[in-house]
Amino acid sequence: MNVATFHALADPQRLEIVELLRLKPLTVGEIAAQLQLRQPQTSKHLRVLQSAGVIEMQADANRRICSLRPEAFRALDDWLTTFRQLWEERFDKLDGYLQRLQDSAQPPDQPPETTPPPPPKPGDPR
Amino acid sequence: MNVATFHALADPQRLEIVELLRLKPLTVGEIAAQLQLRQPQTSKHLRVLQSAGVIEMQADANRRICSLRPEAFRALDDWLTTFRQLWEERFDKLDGYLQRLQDSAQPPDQPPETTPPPPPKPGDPR
DNA sequence: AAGGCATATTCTAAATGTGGAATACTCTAG
DNA sequence: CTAGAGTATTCCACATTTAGAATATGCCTT
Repeated sequence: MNVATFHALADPQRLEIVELLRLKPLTVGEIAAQLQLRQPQTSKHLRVLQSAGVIEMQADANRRICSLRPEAFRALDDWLTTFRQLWEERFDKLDGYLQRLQDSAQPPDQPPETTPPPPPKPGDPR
Repeated sequence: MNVATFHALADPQRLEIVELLRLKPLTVGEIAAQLQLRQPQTSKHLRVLQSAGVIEMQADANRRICSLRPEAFRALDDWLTTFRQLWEERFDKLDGYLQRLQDSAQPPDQPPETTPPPPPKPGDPR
């Protein structure tokens, strides 16, 4: 996962910009107006978001239309997936269970069993 | 979505810590050793992660066992969900979610300036 | 070409974040 | 109580970031 993505989103105003663009693409001026930001500041924030690959800007005459880049959010989602077992362990196992069930049309010999043995004590010398 | 979460993850070493803890909870010293960090620096990074709610620390004698907080990642996932339409075709259950989100995302504390997205009106008196 | 609009860049000062080193705190063992 | 391990805090120097103001650049219309 790219740190730049998190850094780009780690600013209140940039986060607002992103959430605003979720609705639809906007020009720099529209973003500045909606969020009550000054134009130069808005441009700077957009540059950071663009460098991080969070948004892209398409030229239209003398304006720039800003829109979100799906890739950035997909990457975030993929990264999050590697943590998903933190809160979906049961579903994860169940999912695998159902997957194999569908695949072979035969229940595996090991039912979905929650196996959460507490962290083993790191030994106790002496 | 909380900016603090993004800020906490917007540092290379903190991101490494988080990805390390994905495997299993570790003590401060173990984290420092694995990532070749100095202990004070590690403590500082952990404090940021804890303040952001990304990790939690459980006291065990004079050591602290650090582990990821599922809530933080679930919140991230929920937030990401509001962008999921960017790259997914189907909006099954997502549809209602987005609807309510848009509905409550704009509190009526704005004067008659709430002109969201309609096309630019050609006629503009004054 | 001139004027006007939309956007980008530069400069500066203030604020914030980071690593290093030294040190303080806390718990356990004896 | 003393020693030591594990962790937290403080102070300082340095780099990065940010807002603001002024200004520059690019594009369209007349």
